[in-house]
Amino acid sequence: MAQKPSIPKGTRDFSPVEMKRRNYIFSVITKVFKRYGFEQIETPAMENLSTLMGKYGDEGDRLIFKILNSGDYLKKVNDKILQEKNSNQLTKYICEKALRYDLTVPFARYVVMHQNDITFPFKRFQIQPVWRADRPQKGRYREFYQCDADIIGSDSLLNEVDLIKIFDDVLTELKIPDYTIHINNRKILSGLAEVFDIADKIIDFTVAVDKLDKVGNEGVLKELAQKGFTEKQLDEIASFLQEEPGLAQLKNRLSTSETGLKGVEELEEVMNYVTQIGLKSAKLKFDVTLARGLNYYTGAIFEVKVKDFPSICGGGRYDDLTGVFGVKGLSGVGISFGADRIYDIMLATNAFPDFTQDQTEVMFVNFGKQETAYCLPVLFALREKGINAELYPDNVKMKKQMKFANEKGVKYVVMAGENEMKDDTLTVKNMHEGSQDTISKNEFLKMFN
RNA sequence: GUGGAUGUAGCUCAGCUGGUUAGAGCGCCGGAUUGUGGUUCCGGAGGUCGUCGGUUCGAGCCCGAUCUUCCACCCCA
Repeated sequence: MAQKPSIPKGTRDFSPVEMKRRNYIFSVITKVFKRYGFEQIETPAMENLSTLMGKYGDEGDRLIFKILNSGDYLKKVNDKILQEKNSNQLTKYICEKALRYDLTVPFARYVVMHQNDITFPFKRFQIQPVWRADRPQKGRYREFYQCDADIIGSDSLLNEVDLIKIFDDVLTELKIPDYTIHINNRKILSGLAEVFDIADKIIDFTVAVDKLDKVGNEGVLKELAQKGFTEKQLDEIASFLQEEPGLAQLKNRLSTSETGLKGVEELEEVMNYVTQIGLKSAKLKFDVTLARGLNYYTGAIFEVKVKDFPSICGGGRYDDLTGVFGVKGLSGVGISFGADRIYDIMLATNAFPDFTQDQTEVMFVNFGKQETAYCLPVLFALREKGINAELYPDNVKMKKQMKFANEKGVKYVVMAGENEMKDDTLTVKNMHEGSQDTISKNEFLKMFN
């Protein structure tokens, strides 16, 4: 019984045109990463579930794709747990592996496992798919590629500067229109939490503030009120939101917080460097409301936004990512490009170049055995010259062969039948112009010097 | 995970208050043109109406479940 095939929700096939465009994005990113001294690694699609759990918050845990154990996976589970039908409890017993959720945590695991082979500071890049059991929407997939660059084992703020310049270089070359790099520092947010006396509720605070541009001041205050913030705290936060503080005002407000001032100082240093170097097309904007969900960030945080699209890049500094795996005191900072969302923007704005050079440039029409023997040396001579060329594999109607060439975007169609063989020539048709000429094999080959 | 919309030919969509054989444009295939594509003309194929079940004399249309895609929330690249 034939069944209609399908693919899982939120996943996609990539056809030849799409692959050309995707590879173009990857190649630009790869080139720039290398230019800044990053080296590539890959890690397995699956990690031990225990490596991933608890690193992304409760919400993140829910979105991890778990892999069912092979074999009789229920055998080892004790009856009591089975009876309870508690899925969260049960997964521990029936899933020991999971698909990677991002590239940063696997990288931390990699660093710990290979610490003796790595010379620090270690700059690695990684371009691989990640999987999230999210509900798909436009620009939101369950399988998508991240392109990460991280520096681990260096506190220097010069790394932040490099990463900002990488955003600028890549997104300029990809012709992403009108994007802004938002930058903040987690220490500033911690400082504010100290000043507002809400240090224990910093996550609630940052999550709410992050939505400011979406829900406005009232929305943020409403959410905070629901989370149990006191009147006094709400009043202070309200007055803070009113003034849309720049760095100078922030310094005042944070004067009692050592951490907060450190954050401002770091941010100023990074921004001063960037101003000195200059940016090609990026706009760099300090944004106190930028929080980002991932709770392991401790210093700078970045996010690249394009109007009317979901964010295309993210990143930040984490002081102790490897700590949970037993290696303390390694600070890292990294960024991530969301290739699929970049793709969507480039498609919507016609930013892709032509990929005609990837196409077959010359196609030989197949007229039969003898004619094939006559054409083959020329075909392979072309390939030796690096020209993409092919011979139509079957001796079918010319119309069909021409149509094939036309649809594939072939530039030259070569015809060699009885007459050409007799005169030792080739008839070459330029498909773009519709013109054709009969010339010698040598003359033809010279066209490609 | 919560709430809402959606699904008819390969694609974009028509399809009356439920009533014979479900339509169009584009695409595809064939012919006009057995050595010439893209234009033109003529002809043709292609549909379990997402899937399963229910109501009805009768369901593409009504009801339920399920899946897909999309939107909002959550979260994020």
